[in-house]
Amino acid sequence: MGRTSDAKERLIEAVIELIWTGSYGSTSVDQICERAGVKKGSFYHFFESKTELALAGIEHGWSEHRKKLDQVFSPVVPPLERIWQCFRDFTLEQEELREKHGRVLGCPIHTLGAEVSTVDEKLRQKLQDILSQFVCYYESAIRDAHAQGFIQAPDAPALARILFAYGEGLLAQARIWNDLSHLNSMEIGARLILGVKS
Amino acid sequence: MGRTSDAKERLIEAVIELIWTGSYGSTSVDQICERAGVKKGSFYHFFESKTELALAGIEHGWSEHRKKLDQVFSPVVPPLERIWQCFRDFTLEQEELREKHGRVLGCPIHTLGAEVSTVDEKLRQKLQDILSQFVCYYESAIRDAHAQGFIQAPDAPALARILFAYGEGLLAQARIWNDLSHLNSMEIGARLILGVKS
DNA sequence: TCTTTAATTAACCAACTGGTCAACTTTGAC
DNA sequence: GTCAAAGTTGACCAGTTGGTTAATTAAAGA
Repeated sequence: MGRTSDAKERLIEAVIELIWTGSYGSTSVDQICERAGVKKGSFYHFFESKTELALAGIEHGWSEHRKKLDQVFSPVVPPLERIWQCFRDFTLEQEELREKHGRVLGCPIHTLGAEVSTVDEKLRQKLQDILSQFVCYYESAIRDAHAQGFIQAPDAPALARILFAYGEGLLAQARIWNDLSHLNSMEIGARLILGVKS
Repeated sequence: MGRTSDAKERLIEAVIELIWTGSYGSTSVDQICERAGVKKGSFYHFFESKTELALAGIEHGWSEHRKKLDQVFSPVVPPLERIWQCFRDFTLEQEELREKHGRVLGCPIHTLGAEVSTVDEKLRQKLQDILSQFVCYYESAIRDAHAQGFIQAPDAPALARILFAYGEGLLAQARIWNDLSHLNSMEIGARLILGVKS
């Protein structure tokens, strides 16, 4: 009952894009509204604050991305293959984004996390939570690879964090250098970390 | 000739601290001035803009840090030992910062780079330049370690970038989680990347 | 001592910040 | 057709943003 609208969805899409292509601090409510084609009054009809919209945007983006990850990290796929495919997908996505925005953007969660973690505790908490979930994918793949004798990794959680740090580090490098070629060594480095022969 | 002052230095110190403990976007000129005990008019007497002050602050911080790095990466020191010592110093510095500010802060250059590289090209360029210089330290240590038979690393620049991505990734992780224990695996991961037995 | 040069200051600016509000319009359900 | 719930709108707010200016003050060098 009552009027319907997709303004909420438009705001969520707009905030993700603006933060990703810029930063949290450089993204204003007015900008978000303009991009979404929504008046500010409507913004505050749907969201309590800028932080709250960012939270919703992050959550939405992650729940979309999880679908892909669940496929890539399907237990049916050989464990190391899951990781290589994940990296290929990262690279592919970054190429598409670069095509679209004329710039290398990197990982939105990690970039945003580094920016706001000292500034907005609520956002920090959410981003840490999502990144922790992401590490789980690595972790189970590593555990499976160990169990199936592909690698020697008795401490899967620790190795997963190392792999995660490396991957996010490379994505940040690509963003800062604005150069996709930095992602070429993704698998090479991961093989070193996991102790797999190239 | 003319009046003298250390206001410029105070501004430079203030901007580094504020960006490090917060972010570029969350740091205002008024805030910087207050912290430095300098009126805004004086700010713009010494610096053309907020960007220009940030540039000066970054440059100053880096030239200070380089002194330590030059000692740690002295060719006299065994090559792998340079890297382990560098990591120990990172951890030590982060512990001190945490003591002082009640929070894990991570690497200011990398954090700032991720934030502003899509927003301020001049800053991005500078940060990329500094980070490139930093990679040189890893690179020469790796080259030496290879030459002296400690590791097998025919492509030193590539391996240096991988090691760098990992290190910065871990520091970012520590900042986002606000947890220094993430740095414990620094050397472990680096040994895997470099192919050195633990 | 006097001049030149550099630093300080407070008042000021327009644009923008995140956020509010009351009046108004549209809609689905009965 | 009515009516209440939900969405829209534009005007409005106080505070802050990065930045400017002209007058003032201090000091180093001659």
